[in-house]
Amino acid sequence: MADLKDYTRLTARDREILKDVILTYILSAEPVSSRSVSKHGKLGLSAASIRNVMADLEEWGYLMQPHTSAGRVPTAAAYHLFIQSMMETRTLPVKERRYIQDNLKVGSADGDDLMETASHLLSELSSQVGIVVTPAMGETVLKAVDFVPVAGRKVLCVVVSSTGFIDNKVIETEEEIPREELVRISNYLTESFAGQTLREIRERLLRMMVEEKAQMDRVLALTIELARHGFSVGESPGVVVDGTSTLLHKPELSDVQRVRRMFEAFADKARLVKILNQCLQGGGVRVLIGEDCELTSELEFSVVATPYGVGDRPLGTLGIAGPSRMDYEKIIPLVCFLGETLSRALAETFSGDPDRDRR
Amino acid sequence: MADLKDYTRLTARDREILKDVILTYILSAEPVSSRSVSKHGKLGLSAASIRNVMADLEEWGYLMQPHTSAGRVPTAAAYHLFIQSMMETRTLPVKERRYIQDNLKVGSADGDDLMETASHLLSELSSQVGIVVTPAMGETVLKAVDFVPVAGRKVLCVVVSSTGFIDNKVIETEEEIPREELVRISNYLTESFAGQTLREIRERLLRMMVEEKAQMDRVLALTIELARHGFSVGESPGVVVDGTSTLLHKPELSDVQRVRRMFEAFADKARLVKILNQCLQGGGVRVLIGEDCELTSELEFSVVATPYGVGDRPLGTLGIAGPSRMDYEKIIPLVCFLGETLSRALAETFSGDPDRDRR
DNA sequence: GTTAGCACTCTGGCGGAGAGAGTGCTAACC
DNA sequence: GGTTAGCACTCTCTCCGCCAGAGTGCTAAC
Repeated sequence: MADLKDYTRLTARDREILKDVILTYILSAEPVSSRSVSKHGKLGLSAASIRNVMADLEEWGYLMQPHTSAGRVPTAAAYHLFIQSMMETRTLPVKERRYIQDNLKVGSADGDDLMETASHLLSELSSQVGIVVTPAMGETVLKAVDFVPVAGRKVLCVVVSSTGFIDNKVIETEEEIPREELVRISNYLTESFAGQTLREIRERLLRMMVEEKAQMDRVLALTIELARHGFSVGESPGVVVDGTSTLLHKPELSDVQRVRRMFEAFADKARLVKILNQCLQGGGVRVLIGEDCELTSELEFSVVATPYGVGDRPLGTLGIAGPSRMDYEKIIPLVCFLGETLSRALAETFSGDPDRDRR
Repeated sequence: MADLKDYTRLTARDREILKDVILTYILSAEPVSSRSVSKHGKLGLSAASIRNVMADLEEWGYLMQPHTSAGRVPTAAAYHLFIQSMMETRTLPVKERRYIQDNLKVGSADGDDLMETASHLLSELSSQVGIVVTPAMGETVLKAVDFVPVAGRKVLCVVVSSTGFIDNKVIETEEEIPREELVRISNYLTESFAGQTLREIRERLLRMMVEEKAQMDRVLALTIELARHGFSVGESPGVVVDGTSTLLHKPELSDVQRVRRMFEAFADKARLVKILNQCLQGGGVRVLIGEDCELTSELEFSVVATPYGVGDRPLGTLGIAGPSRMDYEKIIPLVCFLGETLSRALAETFSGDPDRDRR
């Protein structure tokens, strides 16, 4: 394959034909012939002329043939070009916007519910695999903490973040602590630490322990013990994957071998996080296609992802993954809108949000 | 196919040969020939003699041929017979017992963690799909309840069951309730209702509301409002499925069509619950093979399941599912042991359990 | 610059041949 | 009478050649 031709040097006709090939291929999943472009395209050229152009486009790296005498298939470069400068960025239909907003209502949902709903919406509306990278709990901002005695020395610790994430954790204390004392400790910790991230809190506690070691009374020692355990939650972000079974309907995955590699890829959460988080910087929707990264090229896959967060504080990424042949014109606005909606939902969750309608 | 021959009328040799066919088939996934039985079996008969017996076994409904001139494959009836009276019920190797016990330790895990771990263990140790039907929250026994103010009129309600299940729920109250009052209400509800199932509590609250409607003061009204919302949790049981991707390695699922039907079946949680709960009554391990039920016969599948619970109170079922050709000798003890271990873990969770070692 | 025409190439389906596996039956053997 | 060797038969699977169909590339004419 020759070097990629600078796309600005493509003539209007070249672009028109390339676009047609891409759109047709996205629909049909089969190599596109010159004849079909000639028939169905708008520029009334014969198949032979189209062929000339298509041969050029192949030479320039935008198309390829599975074999001689087959039609042509877009390359990753073609998709990139398409997305960057040929696509009509339709906005998402009102119906789908509504649907998303109705489902991502804050209501009585906690953060994890929202994550799952978002992942499911992504998958459902794109017919691809939906992926949401959830925030590492340690990076979330504390809203409230609460300790509940459950049995003997066991205490349930509930940590609530301002974005609606709730973490439960059972800890076992040195001695049995009476209920009233736990209440006092809960109040104290909530009042002192609300508004800071769990990581910051952990660090502050550590410093406190060192500095005040000498003059710590029993209650303070207890408090610190509880807090240390309670706040030591998930360093690493989680991943919510939904709709892997949509893959089984795609014609490009008709042999079990590929399906298997695919499923294995989606099971490797750590790797998914890494890839999705490439999209964290910069904001806006990013698209990885084929050769852009190790995983996607191995599997001939694409990833469309965008960060979400509260204010200018990024919390995670969400997006979809699937065979490179996907309806970018629809999916990009979808991912974009979902990112915005989820961000808004998280911001509202426990902000008091007085203007929300009563149910 | 003739009627199933009463299995007690099979001669020792018939049984020996049938057993050999089953064991070989479980290993190889390929129709078993008379020759291989003759060679590898212990009773030193020629292939021709074996053939005679195998023809009988086919006539009686224990074997079948995919086509003439293929070897033979066990039927569901054969598996049943095998399980019922030919299998050596090995106990689970100590190593695996240990592994299960180590992973199902109560420690700081809550009920849902245990469910997930159990499902994963089932899948991992059997190389089949692991399934756990979790208790409907309404059927669990209350250990403690706690309300935490999070923002404005929003209150987080935490319900803890004695078996370690924790349910979080955000509710929006009519008016803002001060923290101290929430604490008092939490204490009151925990003291009055601990030890009863959530369903019972809901019913009692309803009665209280009707009876005392007239003379209810503000606090009691608040309490009841909170309790009603807080205790109105999941009527229906959930399902935790793990290891569906192991299916992709099975030779019987080499075409995507079947894989798809399979995945669709495992996605239909309601149906799974229904099937698994057929195993609820009676206790002990139950095995459904092929024609035993609609789903398994459609997919040529088997289900090995057992109930778990605390005391004589069943809480749910757990088990594995996979192609009928599976290593029952190993899987049945596995499911059995996991049921026992999970039951024990749930019983210990918040019982105070003073004899457990410190971590 | 465009296009009709044609030779060329590659795929996919179909059918026949042949090997291989396994059976069922029969006749001989112990 | 049970057991087994031998053999014919059947069915699958694979390989191969053939052919139609689809699509291309090239050339020559418009």
